[in-house]
Amino acid sequence: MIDFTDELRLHNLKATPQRLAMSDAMYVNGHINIDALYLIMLKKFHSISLATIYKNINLMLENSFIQEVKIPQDKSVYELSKDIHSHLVCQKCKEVFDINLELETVLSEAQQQSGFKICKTSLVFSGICKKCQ
Amino acid sequence: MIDFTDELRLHNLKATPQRLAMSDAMYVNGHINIDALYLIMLKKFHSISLATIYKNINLMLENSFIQEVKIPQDKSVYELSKDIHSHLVCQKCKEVFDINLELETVLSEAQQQSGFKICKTSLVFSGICKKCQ
DNA sequence: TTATAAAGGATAATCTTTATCCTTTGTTAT
DNA sequence: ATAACAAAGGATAAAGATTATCCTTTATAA
Ligand SMILES: [Mn+2]
Ligand SMILES: [Mn+2]
Ligand SMILES: [Zn+2]
Ligand SMILES: [Zn+2]
Repeated sequence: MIDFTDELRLHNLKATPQRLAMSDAMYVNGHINIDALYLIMLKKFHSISLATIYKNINLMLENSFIQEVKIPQDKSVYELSKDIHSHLVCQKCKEVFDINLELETVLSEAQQQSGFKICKTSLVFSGICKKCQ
Repeated sequence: MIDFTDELRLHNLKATPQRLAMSDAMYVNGHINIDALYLIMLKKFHSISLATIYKNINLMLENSFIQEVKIPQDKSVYELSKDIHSHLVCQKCKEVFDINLELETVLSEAQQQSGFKICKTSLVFSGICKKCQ
């Protein structure tokens, strides 16, 4: 059970017990959606308000402590900020995996073709994971 | 003003005036969200119900007549189904652009690393478009 | 034409997310 | 350690988004 007190403060977020537990849940689960997170939090905080979950998710996003990943035909999941990476989502078990891919070639090709100044890449593959096939 | 009657029927969708207008709106605008689509539809159908928009969007998605594109930190947009492609979204003017990119190298690398059977790729770049910079 | 399943409109119901208000608490400075 | 205070939590209302229901209308095929 890692202590996220300093990490939260680095992102200008008070280190409340609720936020520490949310951080831990994301650390343990990797990628988690609002409903699953709420269920986990209820085990530790019998009377936590769903509003607290939403308020903290939004503040953590604004302060870049966490990132949102939009999943095709499913709910968004959230994860602790880390080095830039891409995602794989299994259509069967719904699990989301990280993957590091070399995208510089594709990115510069996209900038060249379009004239865009690109500052963010969101790449999500959908399929069937190793266990599920 | 293209006639989408046959195209709708090919996807097992009755060609109603409302659906033809929705198809046309997506054809003309390229990528459009629910609210913008509703506003456009209201001009042609003074008393169209928002429920009709939702019901048709969902049926069109189920029958693969249209596709949903999830936009980071923004609402989803919808577009007529066409050849597989990637997207660029301008963070300033919010416009969404199509782009064709060679992703086979990245895709096979992802499959190899992860052991996934990948059947869908969703790639969205965010940045500033040519006009806005 | 006619028959009929499906679609549209109106509206209620059901999520989902945010706002409000008051109490509690984490943090900083004594 | 204590006090001060802005910020956070909980309860709940409000607002927003999406879906369900019910009845009328219509697109399609016989
Ligand atoms: Mn991730
Ligand atoms: Mn497109
Ligand atoms: Zn799986
Ligand atoms: Zn722009």
